[in-house]
Amino acid sequence: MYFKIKNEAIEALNKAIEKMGCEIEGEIKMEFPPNPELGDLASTVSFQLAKVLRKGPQLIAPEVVEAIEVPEIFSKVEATGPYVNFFINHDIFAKELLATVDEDYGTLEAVDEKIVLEHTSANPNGPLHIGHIRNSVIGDSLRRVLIKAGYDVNTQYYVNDMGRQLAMIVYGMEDLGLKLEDQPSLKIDHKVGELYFKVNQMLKDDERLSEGIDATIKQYENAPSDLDAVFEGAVNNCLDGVKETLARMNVKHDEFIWEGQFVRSGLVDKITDQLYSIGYARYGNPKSDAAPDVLYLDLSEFGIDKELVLRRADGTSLYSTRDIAYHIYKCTEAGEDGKVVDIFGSDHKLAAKQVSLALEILEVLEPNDDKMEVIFYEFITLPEGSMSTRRGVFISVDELMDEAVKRAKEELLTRREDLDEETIDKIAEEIGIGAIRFYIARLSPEKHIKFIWDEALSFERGCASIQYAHARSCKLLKKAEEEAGKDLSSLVVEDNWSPNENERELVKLIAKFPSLVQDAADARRVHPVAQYCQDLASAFNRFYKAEQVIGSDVENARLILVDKSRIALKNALDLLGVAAPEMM
RNA sequence: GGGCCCGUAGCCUAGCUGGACAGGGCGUCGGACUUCUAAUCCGAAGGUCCCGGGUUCAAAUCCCGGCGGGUCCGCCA
Repeated sequence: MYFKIKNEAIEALNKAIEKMGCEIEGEIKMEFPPNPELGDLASTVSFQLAKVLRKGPQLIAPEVVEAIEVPEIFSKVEATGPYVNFFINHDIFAKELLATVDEDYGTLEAVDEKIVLEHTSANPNGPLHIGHIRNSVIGDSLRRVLIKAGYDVNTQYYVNDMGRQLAMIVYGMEDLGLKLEDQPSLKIDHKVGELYFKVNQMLKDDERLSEGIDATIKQYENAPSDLDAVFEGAVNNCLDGVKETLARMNVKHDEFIWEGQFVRSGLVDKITDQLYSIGYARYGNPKSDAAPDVLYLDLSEFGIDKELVLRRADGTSLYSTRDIAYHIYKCTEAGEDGKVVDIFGSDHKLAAKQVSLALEILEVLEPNDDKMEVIFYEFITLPEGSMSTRRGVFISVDELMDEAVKRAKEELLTRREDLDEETIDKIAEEIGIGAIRFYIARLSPEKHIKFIWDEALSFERGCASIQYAHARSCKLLKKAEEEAGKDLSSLVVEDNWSPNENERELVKLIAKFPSLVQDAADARRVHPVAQYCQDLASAFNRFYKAEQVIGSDVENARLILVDKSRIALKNALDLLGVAAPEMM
């Protein structure tokens, strides 16, 4: 609906410009005026025309208004300074808009473009901690936004089964006598993390152990061997725990791709050979001639002076080598018109650049290709410093969720003495998890986050107030059905309904939702969705407080408005992976 | 040392492809519960948009130079 009126405004502007005998370059853009007194849509064509007509935009705006034929959906068009402001005819607009909102509201037309989205991909050497979860929240929210915007999205978790970390865990179990079942935690991924921590401690005391780890890596890479099952078991153990955590956070992946497969399939050998024969990869040792030869990639002609080592002296591959192979795999999966989108911590910036350059050299990507997109986010750190699985310093996502749900339950118990334990627990879970997802999703990814418990788990005015607005709408609708005997599906807006200020604002926000989906998907940014949720909830609460619904003389119109608000709220929260409870 | 990111009221933050008085939220202060749930609403105070130059009719936004914080520059991932 918003797209429709926007297009009508643009069309009217184009005709007016033509009538004035002018032409402008590019498309006309519409924006939202800062307050309702200035209308509902604004155009900045005057600025564009100013160059052509060579006079001030504030002189041009009235001329445009003079020439324009006002479409029916608008009540008037006015010039304010250099702006051309469109005022919506709310009587017509509100009715038309509400008629377009169904349960699926906001879903855009399917686009013929596949997106392979990789996110989280934490090493299976311990539980997910609150640093990892930023990746998951951004990635999963983006997945939801892209699907809503009509893309065919395939979401992948890249499993680092071949890394040194994993080899350390396997070595610890096979050669150092450590056992998972001896670890104190209850959850399996936590046990893996504890074992990993111990191996690190032992390694610190006796550096000679690293030879054994090297041998373990080599043996696994030269599979098959007896060790394969141990590796797989260790990875799966950890992954089971991680998957449990992700499921509780409402994070979904379509596939788990093990990096080992790219070594086994020969793809890693193939690309290192190619890079060597093309000439960018060479044998030698960039550090010192005396050191043993490695295979390294020289990217100096692309302005990167740091060599990228592709193979260790013992011939084994590195994370980067396998990651190049994985990206080729993803590019193939995405197909010709598809995109590969990665969510990485900003510490991966150089690595990502190196991968994309390697892909250019291999002619998988064109120079400056936009097929591969990387979304970087800055770290979440603790007040005392950064987290580390290796040092055993981190707050796990499991702890965070438990604490969030516990706090939500305490709050709920003071409000709802009437509900049974099971219902309370269910709602507390939805509020607690929602608080975490919202806390992370609302910030733009390039902002550092210093983790403070009370900030992360604030229920006042945070996500809970949005969920509360949704619960209110449900309660009200239920009451209308049960006590007033209303059938929501067959309501018709009263002829005499002319939306007041509160109703207009609510209608306008509901109308914006599809364009929000479009913008968020285009920009690959999810935090505007969080702001939208808050704005919508706020508009709903204001309306709810000020206007009587049941029993008013425009009861049907208001019930419909409540119902459509409910849908918009629910669908917007869903983009963030936040549940919309029907009672709180 | 070099690259990249961030710096907006006491606190968190949006805006950053230049344009209408810099939007929200927390906290503070003052109001509103016999009404469809007050996890709500109404109102108020609070800003050198880090600093200094420059470009422009117009700069939080672009350019240059500083300052402060983060991060990368591993035969780790």
